[in-house]
Amino acid sequence: MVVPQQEVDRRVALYAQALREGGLRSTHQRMEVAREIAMSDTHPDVEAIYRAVRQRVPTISLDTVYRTVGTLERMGLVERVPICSGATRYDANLEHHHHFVCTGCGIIRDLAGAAFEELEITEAAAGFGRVGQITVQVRGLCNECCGQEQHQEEQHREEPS
Amino acid sequence: MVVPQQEVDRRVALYAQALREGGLRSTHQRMEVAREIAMSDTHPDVEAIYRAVRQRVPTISLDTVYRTVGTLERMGLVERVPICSGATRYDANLEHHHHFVCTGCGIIRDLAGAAFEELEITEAAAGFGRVGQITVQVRGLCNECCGQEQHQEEQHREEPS
DNA sequence: GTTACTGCAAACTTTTTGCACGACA
DNA sequence: TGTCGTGCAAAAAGTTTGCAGTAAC
Repeated sequence: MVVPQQEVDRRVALYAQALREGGLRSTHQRMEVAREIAMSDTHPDVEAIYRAVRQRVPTISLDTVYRTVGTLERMGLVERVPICSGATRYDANLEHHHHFVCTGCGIIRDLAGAAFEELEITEAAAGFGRVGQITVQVRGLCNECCGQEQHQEEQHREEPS
Repeated sequence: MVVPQQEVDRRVALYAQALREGGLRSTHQRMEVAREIAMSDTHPDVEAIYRAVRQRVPTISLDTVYRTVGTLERMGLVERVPICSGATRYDANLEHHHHFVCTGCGIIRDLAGAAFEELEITEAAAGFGRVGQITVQVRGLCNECCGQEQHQEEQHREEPS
């Protein structure tokens, strides 16, 4: 939740405009779901968006959230995060960037990505087809999980099995 | 299915050995599932593995395939492919490599990946935690889908709506 | 006033789990 | 022969869809 308020407002205004231009209605529910994704930098899944939005719109249903993220995705206003499995997670950051994925807790952080062109890879890919976007996924253990791991090791030394 | 027979045999032998060393039994079903993943370079999902193995072991059940790929994954013998959504897909190629993902048909091809070190990204990631593997995902339209797109455009010119 | 959108419920897909029988070591 | 693995079935998790009432334009 550290996306600057100004950026959140900019994104929400963009969503409203895009919906209007697409001949769709900018309903209360749609705008709250859109705002929730725009506010978050933790790449929430549909369930997390649902829980958060329900604080403000208690009557919203899970399928409306599904339909709304589907609509936003189809309009190119949010993107899916390419991860291994589990629930689909969404990203409102449309600037070209990369991801740090924690293999422990699954948290995904954005890596502000400069344009990336590893020629060797791009050339190899060109053999398979027309190259679009190139994203880098860095897998590793986040600082929190590293801390927990050390903690457990210390406990292990104190009471060995 | 263009993995060289020699490489397939090497992988299957490795799986059998790893199972034995892990105190697990190398059953008929497990070996056939393992062989199927080893043979394929199209990153099959569980359903595809099931269909293929059933040709040879008609009595195998889908949940055995799930359990087997789970076992192989836990032992580090196969890996999940990091994609956006849909069914989980598996990869027997443990060499460090990258992926070309077609946004049209979803086919995933391996990019024989030289060691990749984009310092800028690695440094940014180091702030989030301990960096493990770095993979690049190239999204684009594969040659087949490019061809179909052109074909459709030509038809459009012939009979415009 | 239309028409699209929402909420409910039910279906569908993918994956996991409990249990009894069968097969591996 | 003992124990692990398999097949069956049912359940769980994630997602989609049909329908009738509701709200946006």
